[in-house]
Amino acid sequence: MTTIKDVAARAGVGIGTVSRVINDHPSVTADTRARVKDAIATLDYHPSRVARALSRQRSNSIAVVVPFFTHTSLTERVRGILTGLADSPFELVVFNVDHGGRRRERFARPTRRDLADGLLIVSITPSPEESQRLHDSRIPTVVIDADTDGFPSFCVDDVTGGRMAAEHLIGLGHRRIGFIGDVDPGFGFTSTPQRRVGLIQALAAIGEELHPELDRVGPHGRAVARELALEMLERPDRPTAIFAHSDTQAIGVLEASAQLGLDVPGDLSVIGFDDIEAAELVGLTTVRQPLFESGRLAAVRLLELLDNGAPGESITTMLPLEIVDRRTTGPVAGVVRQAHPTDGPE
Amino acid sequence: MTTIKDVAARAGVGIGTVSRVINDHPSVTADTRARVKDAIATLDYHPSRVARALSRQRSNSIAVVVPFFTHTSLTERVRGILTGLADSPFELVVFNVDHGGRRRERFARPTRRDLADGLLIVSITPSPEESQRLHDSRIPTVVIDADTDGFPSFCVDDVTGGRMAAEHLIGLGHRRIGFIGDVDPGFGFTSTPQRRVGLIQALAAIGEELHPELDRVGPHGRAVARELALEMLERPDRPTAIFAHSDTQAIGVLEASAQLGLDVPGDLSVIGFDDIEAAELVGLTTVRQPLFESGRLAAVRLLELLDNGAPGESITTMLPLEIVDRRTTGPVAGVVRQAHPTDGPE
DNA sequence: CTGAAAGCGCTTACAG
DNA sequence: CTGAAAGCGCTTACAG
Repeated sequence: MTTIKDVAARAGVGIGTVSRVINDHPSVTADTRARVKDAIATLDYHPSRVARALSRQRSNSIAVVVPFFTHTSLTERVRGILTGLADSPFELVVFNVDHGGRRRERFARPTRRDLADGLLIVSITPSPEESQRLHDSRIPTVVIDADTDGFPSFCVDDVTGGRMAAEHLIGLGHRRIGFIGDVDPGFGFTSTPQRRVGLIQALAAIGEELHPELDRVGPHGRAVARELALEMLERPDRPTAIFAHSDTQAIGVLEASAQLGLDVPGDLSVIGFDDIEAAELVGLTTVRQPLFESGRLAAVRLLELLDNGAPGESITTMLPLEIVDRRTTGPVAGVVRQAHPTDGPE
Repeated sequence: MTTIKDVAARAGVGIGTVSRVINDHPSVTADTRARVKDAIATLDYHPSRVARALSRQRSNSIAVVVPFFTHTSLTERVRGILTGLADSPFELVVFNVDHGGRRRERFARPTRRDLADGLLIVSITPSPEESQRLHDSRIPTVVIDADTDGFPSFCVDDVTGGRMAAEHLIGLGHRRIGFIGDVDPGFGFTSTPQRRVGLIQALAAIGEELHPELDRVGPHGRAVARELALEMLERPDRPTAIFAHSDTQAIGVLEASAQLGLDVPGDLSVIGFDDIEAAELVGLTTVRQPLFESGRLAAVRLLELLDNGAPGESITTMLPLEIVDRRTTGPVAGVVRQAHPTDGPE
């Protein structure tokens, strides 16, 4: 392992000088600089990152805290983060928090200033104590997809998203709409309740409501969603449309429909959320949110904070939502689609 | 930032003693140990990882080098890695190598002993020089999904995989089989050529061959595969079956068929490779390889190497391949499926 | 059992 | 411009 000493010896200078040329410090003669660079090249020297980190009190790495296993959509966000960091000198270390039970130590490790210079938190809402700890640590932090006071964040308005999905369905004449959501595994996920609120608002606007028997939640996943949908669709008074909390769950609903011999969108309309790749593959109508962009923007923002050394204003950036109308939603059976959906019936 | 000094002062001991209780060194009185632990608790002290790393010459982190953007399947592998590392003290830092052009510096950074104690290389075949450099660095390394002499690795036999796909098709009576593969973006991917060899072997066994006009490659991705398939399927002498190098590409083929109004599997059989989640969603027949397991096993193996301090025997572990027979393959048109496919025709 | 000291490999005032 | 030295926060022989 060649160190700065070896280089200094070979170039016939002090280690301070070597350090200066490594760090492009201006006050070095062109001549000595050349000699040192030569030594570096022939010895194939690379400075130790940890020694540098200890000395500078900065590690040049940023940590991402992510419940990596829960949703496919998280991967897209991480991809975005990696892209945002691509041209920076920062490494990305990933802290996988795979279940709510690890709560206690969740922010203990990455919060250490020396492990990471900055923190990216994905989809997890810190508890008040955790939030306090994060603030106390003074480590620049950016939050993605979670509602957290006190940190810059990149989110989506889930209430609006829920309303958009509902209005799309209502515009097609649907009145009896089912909802299939997530159960929070302990991360403080808030999207399910919020999207439900949006749905209820939209329903209320036309004098309808979300019937309890059509409002079901379960652990996130395709299989569970399928079971939930099966129960809902086997009822004599089954819904004419289902809004699923995620594309993954919507696909479970599609499977349930197929199993029951229901035609989509003839007998049942289905709308999801996210627009993951699979949504396009199966032609799923969905509410698109910028997954990749959320990661990229957050990374870029964090880089700025790290640059200024600023604590980061607590600004929540709302990312745009968009209906992607594909093949799983259509007019309710027996109803002619309104020319102007907003006119509403009666 | 509270350091070991603060703790020592508060407990009224030397920093050496604090270090000993942190590291569970036996030679500390129960009494002093208690005092120190107390101080640690009240000060909420956490040792600096970088100081420890510098002192111990070990960082407790492992690096994964991965072309993160190319294939969906990579994500599954990273998930497996994270799982394999879950109960270890190691952090995972990801080195994203998104294009072949970054070749030069690809292994320069992670190869630094001080940045990572061990290395996981996913799907990239190092050049001879890179391989040499890796060896010289003496950093324990495990390779996933790449053919690299000199390192333990977890792979799949792509020739066999190609043959399995082909034999599945041949068993259904197909003779005129097309192939759609990847073009290596500079990472040294070898799976396309190898799977093609398997296909050719199986074809040869029945006196057939892979016709050049049915042998197409392009950059990995659904859209490209669709174009390639379109050209192939618009020929008057179109194939009755297509073997795609990956599920993603197979799905592109499916799209091309739909576009042309071809019934699958009535007019065309399609088989993919990998068994990513989307494969199940669209009912794609495919050759399944253990993506998640490859990552998990490699991580566990690396942990063992790190434990022994051993350089790691250069053993290649071949993971099992399996045909997952779903809905996109069927008997060739006009041919009755054989009761015993292996009997073969004539 | 425990403290003082050296050392890990850098960076950065401080002199000169 | 450049060298010697202190310091970053730990670990670990070495004495005692």
